[in-house]
Amino acid sequence: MKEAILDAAESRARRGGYNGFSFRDLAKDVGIKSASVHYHFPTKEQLAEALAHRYVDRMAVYLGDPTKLQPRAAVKHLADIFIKANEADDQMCLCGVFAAESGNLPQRVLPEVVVFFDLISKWLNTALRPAESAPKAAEIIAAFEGAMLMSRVMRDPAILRSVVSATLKRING
Amino acid sequence: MKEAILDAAESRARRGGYNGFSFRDLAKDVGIKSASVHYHFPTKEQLAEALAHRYVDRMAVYLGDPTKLQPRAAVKHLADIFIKANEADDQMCLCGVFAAESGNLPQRVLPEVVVFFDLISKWLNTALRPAESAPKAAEIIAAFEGAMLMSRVMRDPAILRSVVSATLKRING
DNA sequence: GTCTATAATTTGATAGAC
DNA sequence: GTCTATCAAATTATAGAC
Repeated sequence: MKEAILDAAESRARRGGYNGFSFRDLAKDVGIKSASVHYHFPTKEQLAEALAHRYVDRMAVYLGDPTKLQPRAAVKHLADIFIKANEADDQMCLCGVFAAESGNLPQRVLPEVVVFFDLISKWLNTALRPAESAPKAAEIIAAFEGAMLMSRVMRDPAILRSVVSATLKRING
Repeated sequence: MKEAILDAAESRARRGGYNGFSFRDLAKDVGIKSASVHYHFPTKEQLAEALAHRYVDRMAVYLGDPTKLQPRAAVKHLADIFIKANEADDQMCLCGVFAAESGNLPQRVLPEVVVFFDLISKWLNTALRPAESAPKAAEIIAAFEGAMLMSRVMRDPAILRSVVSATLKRING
């Protein structure tokens, strides 16, 4: 049930942000009452913290060992998970949404978001084996985050795909 | 006073999103009561609509005639306004934030956000005089939006500057 | 235009029964 | 673990005086 609540929260947060869902929304989604949601997550801040933490963990598992991928394959691997969520469910990256709302996010959530971007940045920089000509990891991640934003609001999946494709062309190997 | 309310709303929205501020917040910011804010903007939806609309208008004026700028100068011109807001006040692009929250935005606001991205896209594509090798406008805008997101949350203005710099290097002329 | 006062609803959260 | 019941606070919004 704890996982089901997080699933519902993630789905809603990735569409409408942290302030875009309530305990009652989640309760309805999973078929219990809001008081029962509080049993699993006493406060909304704790829920969001757990949400971001799980997101980071899942991403770390998905990414895997960066030394086992060629640069282009690594960028493609990262892009694929974003494309999938974007096209299947109109979802942004959870931490991208939280970053957009960062000025109004509870204290304990923000550090998790920072950890997320640190994780991907280091993973990508390892995979890219930083060369003179290679784009920096942050540039690639920024392009993907912005592209998810735009693809969804413009209702045009081609934007994200186009950004991914253009990024891949810039990678050697 | 109407403008002062919009100023306060924009400042708050660009930091914490649409659901991140209340009429009482704005009232305190401008030194009146929340009931008086409702006199100027009957509903929050109308306020947000006016906010996005003003943002689009201001951007159109700022951008000016795209045929009078060389491609690189145009991209730099667009980037400058984002860099300024990002570094001076930790602000995202208003429409970038709204796009991130799009799943929870009132109906009449979303179209304004779409208009914003259409406006910049067309302006940029005109300025770039689309060549075989030129990046598409959407790719550049996406990179900037994502970079603002990351710069702020990572507390590192260098990210946005680095993305802008890398983007400029890809432009001919 | 701004105020006081207040309505109506939503929200995060708690107490206690089962 | 989940429920009913409820609370306190916040939020959007309105009515009517000045």
